[in-house]
Amino acid sequence: MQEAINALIQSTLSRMTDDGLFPADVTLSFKVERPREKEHGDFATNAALVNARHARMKPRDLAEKILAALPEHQTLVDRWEVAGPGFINFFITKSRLRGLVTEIQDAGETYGRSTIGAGKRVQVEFVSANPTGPMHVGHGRGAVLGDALSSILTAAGFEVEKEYYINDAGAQVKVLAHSLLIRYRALFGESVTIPEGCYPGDYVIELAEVLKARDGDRWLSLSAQEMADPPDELVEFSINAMMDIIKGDLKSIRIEFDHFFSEQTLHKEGGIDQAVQTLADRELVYEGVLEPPKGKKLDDWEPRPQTLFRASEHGDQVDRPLKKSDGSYTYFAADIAYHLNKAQRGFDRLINVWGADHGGYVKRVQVALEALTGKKDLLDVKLVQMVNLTRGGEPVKMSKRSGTFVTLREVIDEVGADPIRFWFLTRSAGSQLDFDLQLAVSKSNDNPVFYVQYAHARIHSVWRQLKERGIAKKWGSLDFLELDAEMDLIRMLSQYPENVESAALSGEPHRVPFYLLELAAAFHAYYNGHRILVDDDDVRGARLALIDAVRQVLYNGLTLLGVEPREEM
RNA sequence: GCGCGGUUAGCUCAGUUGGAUAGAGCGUUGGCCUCCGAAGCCAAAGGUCGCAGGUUCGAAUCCUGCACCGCGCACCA
Repeated sequence: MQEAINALIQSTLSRMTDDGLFPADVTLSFKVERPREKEHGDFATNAALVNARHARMKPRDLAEKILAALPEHQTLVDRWEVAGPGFINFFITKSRLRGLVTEIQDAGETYGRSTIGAGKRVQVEFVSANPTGPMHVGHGRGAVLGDALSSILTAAGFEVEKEYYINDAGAQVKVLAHSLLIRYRALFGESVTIPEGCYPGDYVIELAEVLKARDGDRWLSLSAQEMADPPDELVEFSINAMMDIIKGDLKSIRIEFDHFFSEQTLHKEGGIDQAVQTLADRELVYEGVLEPPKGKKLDDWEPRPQTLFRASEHGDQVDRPLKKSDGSYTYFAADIAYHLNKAQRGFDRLINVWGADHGGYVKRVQVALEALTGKKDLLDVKLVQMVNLTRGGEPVKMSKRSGTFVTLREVIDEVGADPIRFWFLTRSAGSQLDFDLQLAVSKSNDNPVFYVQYAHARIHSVWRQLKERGIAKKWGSLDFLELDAEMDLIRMLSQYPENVESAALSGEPHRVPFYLLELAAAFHAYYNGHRILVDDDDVRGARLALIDAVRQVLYNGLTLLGVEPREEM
């Protein structure tokens, strides 16, 4: 509908240009949008406002002229008018609106999908939590966001690959293996103390149990020295066992990845050497000493000669180290290599979902990637702000299981995946998020996921009612949809594809849950005000078709978000 | 000190990329079940869109400055 009106105005304007109303050399811009106020029609254009100066007329006068020049279009537009400072409002015919119900029913699960992505390849990297502990709630937000964004992009016609980057190279994974070995000894009855720097969480015991079950007492003879610097086999084991836990956490919140990428492979296969060499070839690498940051107190600062990347020449604040003073690569060097690797895999676009605490990292990676590939804006980073977890308003911080933050698993066990997913997605990534455990399980309007699921369940309840009464579930002629409330509901339905599309293009999944809340509200209002199962076969048949279309859109939207479209509450 | 994010109703948050009288939920007040699920609906009250300038037909939205809150700021990951 929107496209049709767009085309209508476009052709009218160009005809007016031919008639000499506008100078031939100016391009006439305008927008067709949905007015906020219902009284302003289904669509409105600002064509007269924007182009008034080209015609050297007052906006309203130009609007009248455009209106007069618009062709008859009675199947689509019922009436149009000039309003306000010079808007032209369009009112869609009832018959066109009714037709949408059938369109939705015919499209089924494909309603809301589009081809706007044109098959472009997008990689979304998210979670990428270190394999040294279970996922905590903060990871969960990024996880849900990345997952929903991927689904939305897919629905919009992009070809999406979801990837998890495993930081499995560095000292931290040795520490994990060390921690595991200590718990391992404890399993054999030894009394142990957990050394400073090791991971204290209870999950390490789970890992140790897996090792014991596999290898028995095989590792008991390791010396303290060997435990602190465990053999590769044990480090590998620790990482894999930890990743199994993380994958389990992800699964419990309905997330699966297409690909896991190991940082180790970059070290082993020379990817980092290559990336750094490429930068060096472009004369962006030098040996130097960084200045201490201003305004931040650093007691133990000492100048150190390092291999540096000239990030500051490309808009970063300072140059960034590629190698530590002992000559080994920094995490940053590996990350450059990783992103170069992504670029070489031929993606048209890269999206990273990162926690806000990594915000200071964005620029340097973008700068490095641009230096390596020559492509600007290849990498888009979505920063997800912090999650404040509360229970009944009181802050919840500690977890026995992880030793630090509350784990995602604990929260899922307590409230379930649906409330978490929906709640996390109903906030824009840029704002901090409060999540209350008590609220998440409440079955009321406080808890938006129930509100939407309830609307969906209510429709299924009508189906059940049909069965009970022995009435056939048959759609009737839509001509019997007459009420304003019914037209309003159809208008809501018509907006679903636009919302998916704009969520995809803007990278803002929260638009979809907000839309679903509005649709659910429109449905609840209709349902409360009007009976579906009336005696009149015609009216009943039409209304059944209407709510079936509503059901379909609720189903599609919830599924898109990874939230279960429940048929009963 | 610098960078990023935020500031909209008592609270939690949207605001269609610059449009018309700024919205929703909760909370408050008052209504609606002999009838398909009241886990719902209807109505009312509630606003200096952090502050001050600027850009233009038009600003919560864009620009500049300021204030406050969060995150980050040399070898960690």
